[in-house]
Amino acid sequence: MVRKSKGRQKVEMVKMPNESNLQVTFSKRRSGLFKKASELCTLCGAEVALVVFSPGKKVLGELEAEKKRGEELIQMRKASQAQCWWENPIEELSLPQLEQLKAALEELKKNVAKQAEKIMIQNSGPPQFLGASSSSGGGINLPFDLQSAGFNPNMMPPHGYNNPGFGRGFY
Amino acid sequence: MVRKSKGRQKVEMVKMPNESNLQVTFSKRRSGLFKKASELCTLCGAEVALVVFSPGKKVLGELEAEKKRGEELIQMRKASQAQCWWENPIEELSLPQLEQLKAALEELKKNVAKQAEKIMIQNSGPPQFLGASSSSGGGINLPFDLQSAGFNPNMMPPHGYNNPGFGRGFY
DNA sequence: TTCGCTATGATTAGCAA
DNA sequence: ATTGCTAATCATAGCGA
Repeated sequence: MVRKSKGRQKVEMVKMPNESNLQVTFSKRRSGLFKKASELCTLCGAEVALVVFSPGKKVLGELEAEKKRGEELIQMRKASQAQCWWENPIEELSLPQLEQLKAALEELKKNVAKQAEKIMIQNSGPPQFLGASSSSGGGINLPFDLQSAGFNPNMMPPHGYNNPGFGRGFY
Repeated sequence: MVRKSKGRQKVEMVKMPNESNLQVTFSKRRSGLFKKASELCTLCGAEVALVVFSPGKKVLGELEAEKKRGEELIQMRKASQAQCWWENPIEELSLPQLEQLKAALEELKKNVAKQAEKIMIQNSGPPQFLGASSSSGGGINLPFDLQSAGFNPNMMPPHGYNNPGFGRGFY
């Protein structure tokens, strides 16, 4: 009778050189690992969280999505920075940028002057009751301003809080 | 020669009844699990995250802190809710609460009237240039209002983004 | 890729210290 | 709580399909 297999052989604890062997071993050992984790849960009532990512170059869906998202955000940040070039120090602006900025400032000056003129005209007209419309517009949920009525609500500032929530079991 | 041990015996996959056995088994199997996870990393280049919580009633430091924090927040929410009783439906308020609310509303009415009077007095006085102070106060970083100057900055809304960052290795 | 097989290496239950 | 021992069970490398 011919020996079909030499049976399990010892393996050196280094990264496996053979790629296809590595894939098979990964698959088998991963399931073994999850089984062990599950058993630890059941036998001992421990709480275990386990995440395993495939070794291949082809990252898992979720991770890939995360990375993509990260790159998107970097792009967005760059774009928004490019659109806000005028926030940079004056010395770093190019000549066309400086010219554009100068034109914008002149336009702004005109607008400010116009607005001032408008307000002066309003003030010289017949007096109106502005208090009601301007002050009652502040609250949304409350029809009245409790602070000004002597209350001290002392509201809690919003406080971020995340519960990671490791459930019993393994993932 | 006397047998010192019956050797390894099969165990049922249910929670171990004997507490001290359970502790020993937990300790041994946990180290085994970590070893397996480590080996999966080394052999296959996989990325593994592993967290194990002790089964005992005495929770680990971090978890305990989290729970404490959670309870604190609940307390705080309760307290703030108690301080905002006037936000509850009218039918749910007690008599003293209703009386306090009535007094507060009367006080508020007086304040509103006073404020209206004040504004009317201002408007009837000598005209002042209010445009500069009111319109230039809008920006903090920008000394001028680019929107009104014809620019379209199109700023990105702030967008929360968390990178969990699973590192290579096991924990 | 995943499956079953089998011989063998690795893990661990039960004790004792 | 952790360590060492022993014998038995369990996990899996290597192979073939």
